[in-house]
Amino acid sequence: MAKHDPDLSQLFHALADPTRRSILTRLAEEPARVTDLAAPTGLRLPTVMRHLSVLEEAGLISTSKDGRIRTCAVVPEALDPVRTWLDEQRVIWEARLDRLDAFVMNVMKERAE
Amino acid sequence: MAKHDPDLSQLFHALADPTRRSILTRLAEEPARVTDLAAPTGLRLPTVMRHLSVLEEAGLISTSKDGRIRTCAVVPEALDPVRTWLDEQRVIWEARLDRLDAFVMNVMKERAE
DNA sequence: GTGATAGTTAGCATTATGGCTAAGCATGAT
DNA sequence: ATCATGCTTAGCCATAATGCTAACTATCAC
Repeated sequence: MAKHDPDLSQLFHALADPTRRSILTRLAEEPARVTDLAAPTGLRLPTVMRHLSVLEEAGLISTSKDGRIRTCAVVPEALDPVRTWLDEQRVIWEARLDRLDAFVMNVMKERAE
Repeated sequence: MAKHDPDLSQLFHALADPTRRSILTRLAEEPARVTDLAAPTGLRLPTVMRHLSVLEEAGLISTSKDGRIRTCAVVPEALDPVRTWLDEQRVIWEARLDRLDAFVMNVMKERAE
């Protein structure tokens, strides 16, 4: 009931931080270097590095180093498990709504009798 | 780029815990009492209570007390901001893909000349 | 009223998170 | 060779998160 989607926890956790979400949004526009990502956050480099590694470990971004410059880019399909989970939730919920509907209809029918 | 959606952080954080997700999934089937929610988790009541208040503060569930029994139920529209954020990300990403596409097409056209 | 049941509150221990500084290590430019 | 740049590592601090136990309150059933 918990163990079989460890990455979902990791994903949600990575997304739970506004700084990380803003980095993601920025990277969705175009790949960027670590320093450029750090600038708008007002945070120090090591702090941003940590955010980046959280994002990378969650699979949300990929990075590569060329010379002394590390370039980061989003991994768009990384959000798929999140979407899938949300959709599953919706399906279950709607099934429940349907049952509720049926229940209400039943009650109304009984009342009418 | 961070302050104006505090609930998004709260939502993602609430969803980042497997126990809380399993509670949500269970509640999506049908409303339940605190004790019934606690049972399958193997956790103590106070611990589960804390998870429930995290979920409630994030707006993901609502609870009400009747006599000594507290009943919890999901709030389905609570996930909407999450969906919206995901969709926005996808839009930005796709715009970027389109630009990349245009770029590639351009290069190919130039080569052909 | 006694006792079981359902939840709540208080407080504690452990670990994780998010920020920092200081110092280190490559690489690129001169 | 020297220096600036860009990233990295190590280590510290404060706070928040997750679990627990123990004790307490409020209801319901007899």
